[in-house]
Amino acid sequence: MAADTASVARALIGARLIRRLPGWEPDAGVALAGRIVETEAYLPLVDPACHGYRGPTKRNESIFSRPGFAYVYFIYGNHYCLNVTTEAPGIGGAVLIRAIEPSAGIECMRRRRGRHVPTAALGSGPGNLCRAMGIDLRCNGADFRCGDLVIRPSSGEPPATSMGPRIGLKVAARWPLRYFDAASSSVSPFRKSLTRRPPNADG
DNA sequence: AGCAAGATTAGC
DNA sequence: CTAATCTTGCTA
Repeated sequence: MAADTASVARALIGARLIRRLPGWEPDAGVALAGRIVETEAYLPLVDPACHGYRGPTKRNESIFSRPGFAYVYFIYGNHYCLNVTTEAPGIGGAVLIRAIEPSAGIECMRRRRGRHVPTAALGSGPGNLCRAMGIDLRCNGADFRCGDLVIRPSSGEPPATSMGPRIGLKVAARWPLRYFDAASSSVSPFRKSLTRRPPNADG
């Protein structure tokens, strides 16, 4: 997981995100999982859209920790967003997980998100996937290699990955640092437009 | 102490 | 396209 941030964002497509619901949650102990199908890179030092760009604060502290840990923040009064840290201690950089395709614990996710939400939509969007998996500030700083929030690198063939501009930013939005699996129905159609292949992508 | 902005989402 | 919703961080 220690590699440059854009590479990590790309490599995370197809990886498995596994969440073991902790004791205080409904359905405690149940394992939820999904395949990561959309990510965004937030680069160290040079990226004005990265939360680390203006230096450490109480809120963004964990983005400066070290590679492979969770940086979770609360936004717009309603939503949590989950990031994977990517850079050496003291350097702020991370990958935002924007969408997963649910693969286990689907009924638990539906209970959290809403009775009539289609499976493909359960983990579509950074706030939605956190809601579906019970991820909040208590996950901030968690180690992705062990514990209740784990990422398992994809085994087997890497999926076809596309790239495009980032979403929802006022600065540096056009940097092509969003990666996604265009074949996944958990990535909404408008996010699939304006895409190119990543420089080293195969089919 | 006040204020503006924000890596979003659901609903018209 | 717009409102909702509230925490954080900056400015005075």
